[in-house]
Amino acid sequence: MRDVAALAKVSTKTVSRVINDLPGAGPEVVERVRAAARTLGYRPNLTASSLRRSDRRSATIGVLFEDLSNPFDSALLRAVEDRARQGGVLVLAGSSEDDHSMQRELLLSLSARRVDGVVVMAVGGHQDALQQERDRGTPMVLVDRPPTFGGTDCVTTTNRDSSRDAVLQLASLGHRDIAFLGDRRTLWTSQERYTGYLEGLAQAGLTLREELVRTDLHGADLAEVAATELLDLAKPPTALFTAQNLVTVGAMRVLRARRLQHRVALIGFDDFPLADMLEPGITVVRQDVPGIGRKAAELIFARIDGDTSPPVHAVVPASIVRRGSGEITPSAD
Amino acid sequence: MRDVAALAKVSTKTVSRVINDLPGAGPEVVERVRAAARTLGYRPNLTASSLRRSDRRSATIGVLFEDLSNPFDSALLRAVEDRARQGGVLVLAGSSEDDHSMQRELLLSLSARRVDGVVVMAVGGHQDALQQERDRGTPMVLVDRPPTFGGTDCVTTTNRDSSRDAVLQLASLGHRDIAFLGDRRTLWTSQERYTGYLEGLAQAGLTLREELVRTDLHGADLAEVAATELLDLAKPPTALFTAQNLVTVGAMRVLRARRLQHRVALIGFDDFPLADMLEPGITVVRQDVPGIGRKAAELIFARIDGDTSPPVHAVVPASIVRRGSGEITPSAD
DNA sequence: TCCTCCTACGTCAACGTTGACGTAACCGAG
DNA sequence: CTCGGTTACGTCAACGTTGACGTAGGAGGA
Repeated sequence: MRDVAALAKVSTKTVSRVINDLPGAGPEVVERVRAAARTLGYRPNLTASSLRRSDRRSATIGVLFEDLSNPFDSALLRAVEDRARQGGVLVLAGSSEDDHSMQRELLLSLSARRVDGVVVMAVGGHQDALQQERDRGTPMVLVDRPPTFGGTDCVTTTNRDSSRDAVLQLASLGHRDIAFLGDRRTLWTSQERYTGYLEGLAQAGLTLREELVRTDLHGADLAEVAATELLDLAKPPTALFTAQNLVTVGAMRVLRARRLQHRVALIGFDDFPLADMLEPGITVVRQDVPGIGRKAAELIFARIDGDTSPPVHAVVPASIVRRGSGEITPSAD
Repeated sequence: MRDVAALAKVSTKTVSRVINDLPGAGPEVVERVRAAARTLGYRPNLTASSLRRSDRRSATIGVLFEDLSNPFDSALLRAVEDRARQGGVLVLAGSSEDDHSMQRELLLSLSARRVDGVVVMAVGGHQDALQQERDRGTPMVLVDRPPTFGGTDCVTTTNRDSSRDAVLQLASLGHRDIAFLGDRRTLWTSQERYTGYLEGLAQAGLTLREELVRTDLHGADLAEVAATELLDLAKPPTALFTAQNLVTVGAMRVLRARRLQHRVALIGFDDFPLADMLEPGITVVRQDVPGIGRKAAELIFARIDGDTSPPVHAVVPASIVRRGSGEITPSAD
């Protein structure tokens, strides 16, 4: 900047004025400064600028999800990024791997870089680190899972209601033995979906068979094992409700291996690519991922812009997409 | 920091020493400062620090891909992020949408934040903005597509050779009418894969039927149209080589709609989730995405650490994954 | 003519941090 | 007891930028 000022024969302050399109610079001077900046390849230093400016904005937000390579997470990231770009804001992204210390470290890293706000998919269990950061005044929005502390916005989907609807659909087809396969019980979404499952059973007048409930299935491999065990029961389930992405995939593999994919009904929570191309197509509860991302972005930017209205818990509705696997009736045998 | 110093009754310099674990602070003072920092909720300001420090590092790199919600891009991002985290480096991520002005703007944004380096999936066509940034001294690694200018590292896969091998495999099964369906011709990868297709035909002694070559299919919808037209030809192809992810999906849809999925052979470039669960399983050329990401990260961090050896073009081998659709022999009729 | 107001600049200090350097106290060796 | 060296601090300025304020010159009105 000093070099630009010297070359244009003005003060650095005037260069600043030109770069930021502030008034108080004559047209001739503006041109001289612009030319000098071009020839020197000058790039303003936003970090120095935000250090000095009164608003202290870094024009950067943090996004802290579980696994950026997961389709759900990356779709969410993309939605947030699109909204951010409209305001000239960039996104610092990190994967917490559902690990508390990782989440904590990443949060500190973001804090050290003075991000204007963070969008977090909270790790299950306690949220001490999140609350601490929130209490320091960092605008924060939780996605997918609500905060266990107050004063923070959050965006989730209709986990419980949609799970209940899925179970009710299966029950209405005549299924009486509906299994539940869920992810880690520490995750709020898992709990909600399980509660929805229970509500569905109750509303349909079905009794819970505890041996048909399998939880803590983190990843497709564990889900495969659980599905195998369920189908090996003396009285196996005639329908499966799989409460997460990868769990659905694991269950599908087992059904296909046993050629049961047309005999055992399956509804999964979370859509995934190509679910419609399988034989049969997989019926799923589809979350409105871009909708969730947009809402989260909208909330975080409102808070950054000083919105002090009471915290919001936005719920973005999910819907059942019928593709075949969830419309299978119980086998005669 | 001043507040911490005041509370601990030391100078800010001593606080700095304690925070950075530098020698020159007595154990008692260290404890006082740590306690003061804790009670005040002090967080170091990395931007101010990097402004003043001699090395000028922001401990942040930029990642500029085409679409972060694309599985290929997000897997790559994840691999880079994992490597970055090991060095305490965070990732600023952006989607260029294959648009020159977007890429340019994001690049300027990254530059303004003084990232230590950038990993870029270059937009097709000219690379003026990239070269300009590179010439300013920003360490840069291109992934998936090589630079059109010199002096820059890059990581790609065996686009040409693997495409040739795919075509040779189809030819060896007796296919003589093998169609090519490709993405935008401005993309280097498309060109390479097309060249591999031509090499494969030539090596197998097959003549090129130009009406079987369809390019500029950006997205599954365009691919569907093209596949439909190909199958409507008087002498339709008995095998398809689809040179990109979404193109493969589009072609698959058409084959299934016409119940030809067991009669027309299909090999796709790029793997995708659940390709093994379809009927038949889809034979693909699988890139080693984590390998590419790791290599790109390794290169960028080496450059950031001052490696001045000649630029490298790393080629990470892809391999054919046989799942059924690429092993179909030509129909009798 | 003189005073006021506005425009187009410049000067200075400060944002939070650290490199360079200074200094006082203490330690061990000769 | 002195002297060189080490340890444990402190002081000062600077990184690149901008808010606050100062000033010179010209335009315009009484």
